[in-house]
Amino acid sequence: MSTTSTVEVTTVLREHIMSGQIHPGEKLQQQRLAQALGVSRTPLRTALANLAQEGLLQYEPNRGYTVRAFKRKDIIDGFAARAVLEGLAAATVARQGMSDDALQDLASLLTIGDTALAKGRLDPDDLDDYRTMNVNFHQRIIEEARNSWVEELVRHTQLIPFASNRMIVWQDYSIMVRSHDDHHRLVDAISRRDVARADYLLREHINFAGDYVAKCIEDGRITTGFSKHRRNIA
Amino acid sequence: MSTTSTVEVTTVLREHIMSGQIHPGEKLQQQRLAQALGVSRTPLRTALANLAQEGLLQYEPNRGYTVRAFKRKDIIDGFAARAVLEGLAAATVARQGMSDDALQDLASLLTIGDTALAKGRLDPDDLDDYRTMNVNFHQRIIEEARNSWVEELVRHTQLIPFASNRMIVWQDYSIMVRSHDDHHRLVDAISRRDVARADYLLREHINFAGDYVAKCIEDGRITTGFSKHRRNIA
DNA sequence: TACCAAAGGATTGGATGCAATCTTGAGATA
DNA sequence: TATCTCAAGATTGCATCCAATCCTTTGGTA
Repeated sequence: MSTTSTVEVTTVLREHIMSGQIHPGEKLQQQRLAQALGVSRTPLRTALANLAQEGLLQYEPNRGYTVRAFKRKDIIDGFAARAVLEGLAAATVARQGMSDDALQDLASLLTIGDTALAKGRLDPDDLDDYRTMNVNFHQRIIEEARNSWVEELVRHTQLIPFASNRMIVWQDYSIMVRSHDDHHRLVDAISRRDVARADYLLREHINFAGDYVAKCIEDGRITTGFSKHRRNIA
Repeated sequence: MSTTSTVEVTTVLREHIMSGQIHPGEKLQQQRLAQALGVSRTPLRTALANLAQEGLLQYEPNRGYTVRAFKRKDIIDGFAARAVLEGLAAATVARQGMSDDALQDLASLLTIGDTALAKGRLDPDDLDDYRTMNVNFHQRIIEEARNSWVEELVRHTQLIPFASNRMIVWQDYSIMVRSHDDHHRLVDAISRRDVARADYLLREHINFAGDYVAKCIEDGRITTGFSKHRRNIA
């Protein structure tokens, strides 16, 4: 396993920012951070530059890097962009037709979701399974579309602390059931090569998720780093 | 005007890559490049990291940076992604309603286009005006949507050598007339708050541009750096 | 001939020192 | 008191040096 300390530092820092261990708005001092991470300033500076380019940090020449504080609107807007991009992916897959591999993968992901929801109520033990399934489901469709830009751009929209697929989790059983039903319908639509329905099913699916997250922010169940409470995910 | 040599080097290198002065696939040697640019390897390496993050360079640990060679499909896919994103922007503006400023700006951009096309034939002297107008027109609509992600993601899709709005130019008068007619219809649709038509007018507008560029690549009028001829824009 | 191994040079990655810029705070002035 | 000035400390940016990794080439072996 050959890697460089720059990429390790980049990964670690990204994780710290995404999880909120480093707070939005915080200034990152190179000397201090480098020492804390056990490297010199050189690889750290490269990592900072990378994360700034990813949009997680803000950079001002001669003044250094600060953690970007996403506003509520940034998060909503991210979902809107993701919705049309993933809609494009679904439409593309429907038009091209799915490979057998993809169909099989999606079918087994659907089953995992069905199983997690089978109890008729929300069991916290099943949440991790469901969330992982959800991430993989969306990822699998994007991969199958084989549009490198959609892949890249969607990954980019996921780089928002507390708003990525990996962090967000439904907190209401009935919403999860409906959401997973969307997954079933989506696979059906794609299988039938129904481009239009595949497109709008996935767009609606993600737009609704955006509305839900917006509501959570409103209620204070999620904070973006700027609201007064300064709490993380409830 | 305070800036750092890192950002200057980044800008210069980006320009060199976008314009094809540095060829796709080419390996970038740090020592040599730094000397050529008159800086040390430190700011150069930061610039290289930035450009790699932007997608213009490919990086392999311990092996350095090479200029990314976009394949034909990458370019087509870029237009597909841009189409849905700009469609979202147009739809958003139509839904929100345009500010007076925006309406005025767009109207005067339309006039510039009308003027450039008024001769009834294609005058090379007017091409620059038209191209600039076209870039500003699209940019203005995106700005007016005020969705930071769309802005950012579209900028990203434009970072393809020879395929950005700034480089591409129609070479057929009748196509330009039709394309500019799209602009007129788009402003009309947005003014009437017709979300659906604004959306699909801009999508079609860009998808067609993508088809056109694809055809140009096919004909060898544009090369992506991988085709045998290794020519630039004709 | 084809393949493998090791040594030497070449290239990239990281640490350190110094210069340039910014920030802070004490003192002066209105 | 509020504001401005400027100097000292702090922080970032850049150049250089050394270490780690890669690449090439030469020689050997099956």
